[in-house]
Amino acid sequence: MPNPLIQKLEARDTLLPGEREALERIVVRSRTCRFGEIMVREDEHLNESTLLLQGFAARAKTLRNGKRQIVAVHVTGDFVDLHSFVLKRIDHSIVALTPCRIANVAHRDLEAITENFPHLTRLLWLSTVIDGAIHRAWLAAMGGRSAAGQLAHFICEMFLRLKAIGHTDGNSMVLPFTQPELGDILGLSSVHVNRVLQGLRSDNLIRWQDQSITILDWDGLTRTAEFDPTYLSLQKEPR
Amino acid sequence: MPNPLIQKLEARDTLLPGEREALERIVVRSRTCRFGEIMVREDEHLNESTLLLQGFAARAKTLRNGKRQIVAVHVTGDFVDLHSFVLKRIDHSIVALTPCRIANVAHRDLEAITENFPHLTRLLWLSTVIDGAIHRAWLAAMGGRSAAGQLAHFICEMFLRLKAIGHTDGNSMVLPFTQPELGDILGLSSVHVNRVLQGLRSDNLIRWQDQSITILDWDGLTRTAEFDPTYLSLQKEPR
DNA sequence: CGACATCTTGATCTGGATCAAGCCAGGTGG
DNA sequence: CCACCTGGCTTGATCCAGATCAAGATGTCG
Repeated sequence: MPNPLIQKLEARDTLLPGEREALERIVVRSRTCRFGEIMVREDEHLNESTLLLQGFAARAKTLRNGKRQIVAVHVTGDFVDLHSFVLKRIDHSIVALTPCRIANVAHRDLEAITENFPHLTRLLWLSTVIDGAIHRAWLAAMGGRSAAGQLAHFICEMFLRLKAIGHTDGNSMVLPFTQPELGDILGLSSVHVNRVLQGLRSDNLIRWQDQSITILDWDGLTRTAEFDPTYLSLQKEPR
Repeated sequence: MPNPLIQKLEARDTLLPGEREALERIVVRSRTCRFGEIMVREDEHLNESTLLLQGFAARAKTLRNGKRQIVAVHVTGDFVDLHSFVLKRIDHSIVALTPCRIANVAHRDLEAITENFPHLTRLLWLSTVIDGAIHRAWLAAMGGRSAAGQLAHFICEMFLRLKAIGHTDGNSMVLPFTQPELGDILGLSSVHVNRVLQGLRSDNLIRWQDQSITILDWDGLTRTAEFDPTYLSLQKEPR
């Protein structure tokens, strides 16, 4: 089966000879995990990183009052905790939002890449930096936008990210999130998520039934979201 | 004068022979910029990164309604837009919150570091990843905490970051931010920042006069902030 | 079949926004 | 030197987006 990470990096720059093989070499053991399973626990000292081969996962922080804040959502091909390679200790846990297939990559092997493949190193670095850009987009959404704008922004983002890995079907995509989960992502209550969602539906911007979302009016949606896709770096550049 | 970046990296891992010199070699031209000056403009295509030698700077996004959201605050020694090295195009502008002294580092020179100094490359990578950890802490603060908790969290963070570079004096630090600026950082109105600040003062957690903040009760402050400093990675580790 | 979780709707409450005004300090120009 | 202006700080009054509480409807699974 193709390595979705390669596809993701190739979308940002062309891989040099040997880099593809180097990536394939380090992805060895893979395993599945169940919905809700915590793949990586907060504050653990890590010596491997997790590559998401299939499914949806989230990085979550839990507050003392029991509230859970999801700080990142990951899709097929994402290196969920590549940052732990240099961080060693992670500031959040990683939880499966659907059943997932994952591979563990030893930090020792990543270190070898930094020793031997500088260009590939820059591309891996890039993917952690894109995660940062997404964090910033969420910060701007939470700090400055209405709940509707925030939700619309999240939908736009997920659509482009899923499209980039070929997981969209025309204007539709599968987003397997419950409304309470959306609340944890957006920092809203599930009740309010429900009402805001109904607003987007009655404005004929989206259809959302079961877990299938259809975007009926991309322009309208991006307008209410104030969405500018530049931060996702979906362009090839020499890096 | 000492290079504050070296001090910052040394706090996270020990530099190998030659790395310090390599860093000093790439920091050549430096210049000052005025308060409010925009050092780097959003969406520009960049071929150099900005090292903050002195002063405070912010990364800011502006929304259509004119609201400004500050998504990161930087202090002396921070590589304000190191991420532009792999990103090439930046999703926010960078503005001086005080008069600053900055140095521009050519991406060509950074590329040379990734070719010749893998360990140093990992440390530079690390600093962009720590920026990401700070973004996540802010996300959790905005999504899950009250305004008072959020402000307390920001104060705790700034105190430790300034302490790490020797810019604190006992329990005091200079934070040259106006209340409207704090509003832009926290996603609150300046009026509300004022009231929340008064709350922290009347709880005897901090004193804040002019731009000098004294922390009167660190335990109490971290408790209202739910502050856990792990995310700042202020520990030496082999990376 | 019961148990459980999600979605939905309504009623009420509240944290923080907005609007408005007064106060003070520093900076400018006459 | 004063008159003025500007921007930040502070306080009060009002408003509203979103939280919370509560309950019913629907659906799924063992």
